[in-house]
Amino acid sequence: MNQHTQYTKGCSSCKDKSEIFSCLCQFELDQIDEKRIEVHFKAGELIFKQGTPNLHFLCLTQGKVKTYIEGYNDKNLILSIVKPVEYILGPGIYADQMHHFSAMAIEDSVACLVDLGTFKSLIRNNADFAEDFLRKVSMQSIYNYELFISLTQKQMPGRIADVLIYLKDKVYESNPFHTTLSRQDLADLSGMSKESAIRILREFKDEGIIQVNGNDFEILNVDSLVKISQTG
Amino acid sequence: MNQHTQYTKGCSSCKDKSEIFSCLCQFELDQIDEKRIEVHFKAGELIFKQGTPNLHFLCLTQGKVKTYIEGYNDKNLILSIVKPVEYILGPGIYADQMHHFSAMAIEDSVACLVDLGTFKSLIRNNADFAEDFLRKVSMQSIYNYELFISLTQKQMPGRIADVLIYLKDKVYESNPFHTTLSRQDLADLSGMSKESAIRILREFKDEGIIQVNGNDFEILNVDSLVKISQTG
DNA sequence: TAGATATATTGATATATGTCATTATCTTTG
DNA sequence: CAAAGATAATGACATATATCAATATATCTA
Repeated sequence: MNQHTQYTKGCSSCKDKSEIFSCLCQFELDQIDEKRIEVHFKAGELIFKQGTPNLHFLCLTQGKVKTYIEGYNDKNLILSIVKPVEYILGPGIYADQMHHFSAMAIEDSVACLVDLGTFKSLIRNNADFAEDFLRKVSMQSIYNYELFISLTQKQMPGRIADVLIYLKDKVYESNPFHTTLSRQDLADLSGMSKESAIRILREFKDEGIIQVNGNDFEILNVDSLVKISQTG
Repeated sequence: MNQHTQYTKGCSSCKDKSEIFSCLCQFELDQIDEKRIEVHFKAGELIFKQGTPNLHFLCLTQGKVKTYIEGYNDKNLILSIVKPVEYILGPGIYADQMHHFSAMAIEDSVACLVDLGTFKSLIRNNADFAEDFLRKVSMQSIYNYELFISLTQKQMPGRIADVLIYLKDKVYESNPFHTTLSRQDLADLSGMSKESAIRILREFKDEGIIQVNGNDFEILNVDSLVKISQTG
């Protein structure tokens, strides 16, 4: 069986794991199931690229994905790290049908591609689903505002602190955590050069705030990190 | 008559000026009209403040308003300049019912405050309106991505160029344009200190790219400004 | 396993940008 | 109109951050 079109369970099983389908009835889930393609991505593989047509609504069921804006001079800005079960849905869907950021697997991942028409018709016909979606978009928007402040008003230690807290609380949800993100990725999350990111990590390490060993991180002094985040 | 509760025409007249009500029928417009309070703000007056409860959906019918995030150390980041007829609607509505940015009139302005319940029920019951709203939120989101890149990857000349182009094309829609924004506001739009903003403006002036006289701006060489915007 | 390639680390240096102090200009107000 | 207050402009200086170059370490591959 071709691994790129390998079908597993249905959307019902994802419903148990994720809240994003909670307000869909069995009929609606079947609708999605019907037009669904399951795709496997290896770590490092591009899932979709900024500037290309946005034809699917994408749902991540396994692995982790970074979404990032490709800016100038080959510099990227990572917007978020997505984990299962969460959808990856850009603003292009309701605007110009284009991708406005790129998505890349940072671990071996599995995603379901669903026809956009199905998604849009669900939004139109199920007010609960639409409201849930608006809630999700809103949360994302609030997070973006925090990101704005972090990136434009904090200096490097504050930004790295924010990234470490984000990884601990939102991405890996554990304290000693292992990441597959490179140092360049950490820099792209905090809007600085990789050399600067490395330097700040070393400072935190020297001050006993964190423990770093390759890609294994442990935050030893959370309070201190929160303080650094707040004082910029 | 108290100027703070002075009622004029109905929403129908706004419908003619703005696309945001285009998919509402007369009955729905009447629904809004019924729960609508028209408020006048003088230039410089705060319309709502970040951190306070978000209880209304606000529609600007006259004047201009800046929306801005209040960050650390009394530094603000201006998100957008809103002009009539456009609504000002934060993500708090579908999240925590809080304002996540502040809004201040930068010209004498008139805004309609509408009950949020009415707005939400329109979203639930009129799929076209919901889709239109999603379109609007999406456009905002796309603009935010551009803002991210401008603020985090461009240096000062590129950021000031972006602001000038934004004011010319999106806010005042004319080339010699007069603004009521202060130099501090221009700095808050481009994420830098007001001294730096002033310096860059002077450089542009010395290079013959713009003409500045107090708050009167004219972009003499648009191509040059676009180039500066793109090269960072 | 060795060589090759990518990634991480460190130091030296250049530069973009913020801060502070001072003066100039505009705006308000009694 | 003059005084006072706000806003704008400029220069000198400090510093955060990027860049470049060199080395170290890890990872892949033949």
